[in-house]
Amino acid sequence: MGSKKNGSTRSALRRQREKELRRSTILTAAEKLFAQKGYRKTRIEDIADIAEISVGSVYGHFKNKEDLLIGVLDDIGMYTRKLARNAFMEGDSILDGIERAGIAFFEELCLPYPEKIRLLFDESIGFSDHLIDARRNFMEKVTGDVHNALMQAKHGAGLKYSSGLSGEVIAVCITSIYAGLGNYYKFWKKQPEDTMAIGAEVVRYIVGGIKSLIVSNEERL
Amino acid sequence: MGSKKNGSTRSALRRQREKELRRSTILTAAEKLFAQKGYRKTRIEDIADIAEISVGSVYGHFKNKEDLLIGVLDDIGMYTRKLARNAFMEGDSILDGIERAGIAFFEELCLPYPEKIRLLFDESIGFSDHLIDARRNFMEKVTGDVHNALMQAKHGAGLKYSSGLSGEVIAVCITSIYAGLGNYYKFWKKQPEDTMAIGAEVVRYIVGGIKSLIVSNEERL
Amino acid sequence: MGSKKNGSTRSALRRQREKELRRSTILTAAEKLFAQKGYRKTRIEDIADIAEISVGSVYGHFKNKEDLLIGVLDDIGMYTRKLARNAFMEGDSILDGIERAGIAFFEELCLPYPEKIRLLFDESIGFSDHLIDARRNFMEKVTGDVHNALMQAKHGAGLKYSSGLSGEVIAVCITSIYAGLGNYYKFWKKQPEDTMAIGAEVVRYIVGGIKSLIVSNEERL
Amino acid sequence: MGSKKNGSTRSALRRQREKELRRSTILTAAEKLFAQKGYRKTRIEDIADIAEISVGSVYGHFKNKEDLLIGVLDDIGMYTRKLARNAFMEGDSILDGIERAGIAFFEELCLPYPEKIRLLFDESIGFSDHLIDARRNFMEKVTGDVHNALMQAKHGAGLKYSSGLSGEVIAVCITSIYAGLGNYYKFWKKQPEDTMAIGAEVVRYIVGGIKSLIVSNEERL
DNA sequence: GATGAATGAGCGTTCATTCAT
DNA sequence: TATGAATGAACGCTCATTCAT
Repeated sequence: MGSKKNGSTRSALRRQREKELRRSTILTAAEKLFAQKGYRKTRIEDIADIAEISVGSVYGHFKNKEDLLIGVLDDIGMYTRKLARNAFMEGDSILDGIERAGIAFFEELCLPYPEKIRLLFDESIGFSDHLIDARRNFMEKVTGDVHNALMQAKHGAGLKYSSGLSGEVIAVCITSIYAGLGNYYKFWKKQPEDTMAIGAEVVRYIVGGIKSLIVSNEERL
Repeated sequence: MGSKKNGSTRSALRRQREKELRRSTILTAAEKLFAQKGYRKTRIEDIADIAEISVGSVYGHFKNKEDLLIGVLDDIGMYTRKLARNAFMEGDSILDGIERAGIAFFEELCLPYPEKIRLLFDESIGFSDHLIDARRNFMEKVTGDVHNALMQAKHGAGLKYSSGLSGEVIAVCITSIYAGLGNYYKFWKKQPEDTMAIGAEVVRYIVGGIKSLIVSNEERL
Repeated sequence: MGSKKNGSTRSALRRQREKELRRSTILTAAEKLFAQKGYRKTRIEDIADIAEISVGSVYGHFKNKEDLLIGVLDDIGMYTRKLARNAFMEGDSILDGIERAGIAFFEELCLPYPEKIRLLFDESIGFSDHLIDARRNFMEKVTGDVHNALMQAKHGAGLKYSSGLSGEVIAVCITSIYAGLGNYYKFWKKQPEDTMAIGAEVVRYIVGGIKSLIVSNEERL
Repeated sequence: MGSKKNGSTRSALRRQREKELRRSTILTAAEKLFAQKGYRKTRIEDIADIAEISVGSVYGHFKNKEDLLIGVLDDIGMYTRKLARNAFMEGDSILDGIERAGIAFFEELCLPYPEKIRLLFDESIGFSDHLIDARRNFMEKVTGDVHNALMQAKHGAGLKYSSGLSGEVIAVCITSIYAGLGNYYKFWKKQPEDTMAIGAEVVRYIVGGIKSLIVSNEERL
């Protein structure tokens, strides 16, 4: 336990921290460019430039370009789920929670960073199994999130799917709608007040769809 | 009206016909490959091979690769709208028509050619204004289709949007859901009976969402 | 058999001829550079420069860099065997023919183009099976050449190997010695008269070795 | 002669020993990989991994990659010469000694470590003067070894070259043949008994060649 | 001296587009 | 108009070497 050992432990920790930081800097740069120009048009050199490191360094942290995309997708997916979960927890009822989650998703992701959403869906076509796995993984987790949200006996209101497939269908519909929103948002170029109204309408649509596929145990949601 | 002129008119017509045929052959080949391997991974040479013409010939019919994609999108869009329109016309009521349109869309496009749908949405990111226009054009027409379907006083049932944005929102939600279905369908790998059940659930979701955004003039849809 | 058909046949022939010519130009450039700088240090761009074509064109004629090396090796191998065969045919006896072949090989290949020899042996290590096959193919043919030369009952002098392996051993020894000569020639930097003397000594060595492994049917070679 | 000085001398010695050991560990790792994958395909990182040190440390012991190759060649050369010398010493006559040396070389080097031989010849093309010097140095020493072996009046049997160049020619032929054997051995894939027979044939070939270039003072070798 | 992350020049290969025939 | 060989810019990835710790 001499100062030497402490020192090396400390420097190892610092190294570790710096490595994590570097990795996250690269991911941020990649996310920005992938969203801006699309995966295929983004060059590793550009990512390195923005991250203010060398091309070789990128490859010290990520196996290859696709690995970078997977990292970006994982990050976005994690952030997205956390956002929705937090909003959901604040709801008074299940459907109120879902509404809040939808609104949060729309206002805190689709509006400020529409491209992030697109990345989760558009850019992962035609790639390796790893990438498909990353995407499937995200979808399964979201499906699980939605399922848990609907099924938990929160505030005494239990729900039931109208069929065994409804959970998946609802999850896919919700994510697809938001993906679509992310895609089209740039075409709308609406005034801010319209944007908010669109968000509200979309959430109503989503909740309306959900209601069609679930039945309340107590006939009251 | 000498034989000469007649002859040249005829041959001009024949040439015209052949040119159209050639163009359509190229488009079919491009559509197949774009759907199969994605736009960026498809090489002009491959398209030429399948169309059984030369690379140079492709450029005789289309300005560049992107122009080919626009042509493909236009074709798919036209086919899609026709499919939905025909199904819709057979419905007894507006919502019944929408349901039929959705089912037709799912069963006649998403199931047999899931990749075509993807093309309409996934592959058009990060391109020129022309391509964005093609896509916007498709979306606007679909929006119009949905609007017309809902608004027409067919069988005496007039509907009203709950807001001025509902038409667009509904159109975006529907197309997005089907795009999402196209994307994820391959991950499901379900049994055929499940597939059909999924289609039915999705349509219920869609119709449920629509109901949330419209009000009947006569309180009966 | 109109002029048109003749024309297209002719132009097809010309195209064919030009293509062959182009291929051979590329091979010549590649051979020069591979010999000069070694396979790995030679860049496709340099080959294209010397051949006065574009980089892409190289890939129109050869699948990849290794394919180019295989082509070069095949050419050199073919030339080498022809050279030795012709010299051998002029000999009065088998061993005289072998001596002539050795001298021709040394004077017409090792001296003017020592690097060509090296290419056959040195640069093919650590590559794909295709390349190894090309090399094995060359060795087997040379083994066959030597075998045929020794075994043919030319001028009534039949020979017999002292063992079933002698044919291969002799072929490997001869090719190895010449490969070694090619390798070391640049270190010698001898006067021309020495060079010739070295060639003669080497041939004596080779023939002496062969004599040790064969027995004459008539005790006279 | 205080304990301090002794101590520092001892520790200096220990450090010296450790340094040599480290250097030799690196060389062993490099030799293994160079032989296995070829010089150019071997990465410094791989060598460091096998030697269980860091990349930077390799550069503490060797100026650069080529310097490593030179070190490896020197080691192999030294080992090879020692091997041949020891075997030669056990012979009853000069040519018997040469035969023994050849057999030892074949059985103790070519068979167990064919790649080492290749390194001496194949991988040193297209490099700096230092490398060429290392190789020339090896060749000159082997030439000297052969010369000494043939010329020494061992057991009363003096020999004479048939020309002033014979010594070099013989040395080059012998080393070339063994280099060739190393190269081709993997293509033969013979049974062990064939392998031994090949070794014996090759030695006969070598000795036969030598006999052609030397004359006995007493007409008896 | 030892470490190992960072560097960046370098290269093989692809493919949309052009153009001589 | 059709052809298909030629073009060359573009980019992903490697790895010998350096250097701050």
